[in-house]
Amino acid sequence: MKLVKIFKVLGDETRIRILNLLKNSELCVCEITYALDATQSNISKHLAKLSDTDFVISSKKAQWISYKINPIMLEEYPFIQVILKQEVEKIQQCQEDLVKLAECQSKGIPCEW
Amino acid sequence: MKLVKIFKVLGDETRIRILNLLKNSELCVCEITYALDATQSNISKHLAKLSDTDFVISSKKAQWISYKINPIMLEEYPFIQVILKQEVEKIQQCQEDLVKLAECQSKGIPCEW
DNA sequence: TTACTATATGAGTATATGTACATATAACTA
DNA sequence: TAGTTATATGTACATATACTCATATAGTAA
Repeated sequence: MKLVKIFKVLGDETRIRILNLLKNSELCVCEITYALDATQSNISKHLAKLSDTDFVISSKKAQWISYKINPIMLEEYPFIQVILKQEVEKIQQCQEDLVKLAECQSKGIPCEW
Repeated sequence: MKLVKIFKVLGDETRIRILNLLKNSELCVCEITYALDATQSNISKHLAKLSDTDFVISSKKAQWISYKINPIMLEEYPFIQVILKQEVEKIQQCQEDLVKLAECQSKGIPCEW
C-alpha cells in the first residue's frame, strides 16, 4: 500500500523537519544539516529515503546537490500539502528550524559555515 | 511531536484497514478480526495502540467491546478525515474488507461466526 | 597533481515494531 | 457451578529502523 509507505516516511521527526525546510525552498544537504544540527550522514540517509519514496527530487548544481519537494507527490496526494502548510506549521521545533535556516542563509554562500 | 506519532500509527497496513472499517461504523473486535482475516490477538493489540494514541475509543456492551473512531481526533486533525474519506477509499484491499464485513454482519448477530 | 568540500553509502549497533502462541480475565449460558 | 465466548496481555522472535563512524566518490580550487 503506497499510502502506508507514505505514512511510514512521515512518521519520523527528522524527516518532518526536513520537509518543513523544503516546504518553501530548494536546499542543499549542508543547509539542511546545519539547520537541523544533525550529522551529514544522517541527513543524507533521510534524503535518500525521501527520494526513494518520491517525496523529494534532487538536482546537481556544481558540487552541491539541491533537494526540493516533488510537485507530483503533492498533486497525487493533496493531503500532504495540507499537512505541510497547516500541521507542521504548528510545531515549535519546525519554526526554530526555519530561523536557523535563515541564519545560515544570511551568512552568504551556502555551505561555508 | 504528536503529529509524528500520528503518522507512525497510520504507517501500518493492518491499522489502516481497521480505521477503514471503523470509518462508518462502530464495531466489536470479533467483527474486525473476521473482516480482516487476522488473529484475535493481533487485532486486539492494534486496537490497543489505536486507543493509546486516541484514534479510537471503546465502550463495553455486555461481553463485547465496541470500538469507534474518536471524533475529537478528527476535529483536532481534520486531515485524518480527508485521508479516511478520500485516500483509503482508493485502496482495493480496504474495499474488499468492507465487503467481508458486510458479509459477516448479514449473517446476523455479531461474533457468531 | 594535491588538497579540500559536498555528498553518499557500507558496517555495526541499539531500539522499535509486528506477529503468533499461550494464557488470563470477564461476561454470558446451560 | 462448569463450560463457552470475547477480549486483553505477557513472552518470544523476526524484522525494520535510525543512528554513528568510517570510507568512497565526485567536483572544485590552488
